Amino acid sequence: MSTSTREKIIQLGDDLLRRQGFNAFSYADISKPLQIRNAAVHYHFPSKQDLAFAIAQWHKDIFDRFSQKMATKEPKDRLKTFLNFYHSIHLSEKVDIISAFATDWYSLGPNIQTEVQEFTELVIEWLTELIQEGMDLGQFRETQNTRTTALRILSSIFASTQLVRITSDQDFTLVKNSILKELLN
Amino acid sequence: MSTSTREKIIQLGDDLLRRQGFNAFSYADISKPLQIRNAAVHYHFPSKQDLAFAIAQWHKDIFDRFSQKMATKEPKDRLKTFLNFYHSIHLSEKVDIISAFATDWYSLGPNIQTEVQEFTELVIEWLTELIQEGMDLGQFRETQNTRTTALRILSSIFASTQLVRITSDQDFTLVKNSILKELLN
DNA sequence: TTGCAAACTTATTAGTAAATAAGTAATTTA
DNA sequence: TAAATTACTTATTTACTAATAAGTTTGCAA
Repeated sequence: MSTSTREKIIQLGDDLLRRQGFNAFSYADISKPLQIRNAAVHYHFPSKQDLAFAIAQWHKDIFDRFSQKMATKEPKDRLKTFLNFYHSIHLSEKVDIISAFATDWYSLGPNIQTEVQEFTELVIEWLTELIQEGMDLGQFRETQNTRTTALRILSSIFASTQLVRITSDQDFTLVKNSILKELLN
Repeated sequence: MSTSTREKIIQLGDDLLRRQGFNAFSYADISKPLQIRNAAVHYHFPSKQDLAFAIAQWHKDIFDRFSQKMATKEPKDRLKTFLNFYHSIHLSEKVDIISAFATDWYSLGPNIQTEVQEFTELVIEWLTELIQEGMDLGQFRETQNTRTTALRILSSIFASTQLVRITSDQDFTLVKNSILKELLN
């Protein structure tokens, strides 16, 4: 299965968005590595906003597939997979997609903002349910508000992918282990 | 005491950096509101990197004064003031300065990166000491690793200032209260 | 009062940005 | 096999970017 040009543009765009930020990359940064002309990128995504929208949708799709694949696993393992996923992100000098969009929030059109909001709520709800399930099964320590717990886990790993740029990888590991330790019985 | 043009540029630059990101604002965005010419900004800060460096230094100074003023207060109150400070940030649609710099990390020259690293370490150490002191005084619950606790608090509020752009102000309040509740005896 | 430095302005440049129009080749469809 | 659609290319435009050179005003110091 060969990857289409459209798909390649989305993947490279996502990479640049999360490594440098929405306003820090140009169409040339996409066309050059793919060895196509600038206008070819515009053919697939007339405006940069269109590209951003496609990237947001792409992540929604990926997360859908991820959560379906994880559905059968037990909460503890689901959480570990989730945390490891974010650990791998920052090793490639990127931040997570939600932080990336949040950063450039006021550069984004309303349709993209809505898409990102829906995606974010999806992730928060997924985490909230995961925590509730883990508590019901006695795998996780009881917490008052599961959404708050979910938010704090999300916040921690999101910020960590950014903070390790400044401090060190070791700090990310500290945080990750602390989340697990605090939650697990 | 009237504010100098140099100071005004730094303050407006800081505002733009944290609201839109380093690559999303231009010298025109600074010169226009201040009703000066573009070149006047270049007079004070020849390059955009010079401006970013000045903003980093400015925050270091502010934090120095903040921590000196807080030195006499007890840990619990110091923490509350700290959290409220960050709560006020996101109400003005900005993110904290460390997250802002982290986002545009690869657009920054090495001298700025060093400055930001020093500033970040300063804040982490300040928080770590605060937690240790609070534990010693019996005001805070005992935790294994004070640096980890500091990192998690920092991560939570940093990410929250970004996340609330996407979700809601209510989510920030949830996180803030959760931090206090978790730590306080 | 003269001179000189600080704090600007006007004017310009070289480079890059997103975006679009018009043309072309290859593939698909009717 | 003719026509239309897809996936591009070349060429160009408009607008903005950071940055600099050269000139001007203003206030202070010798």
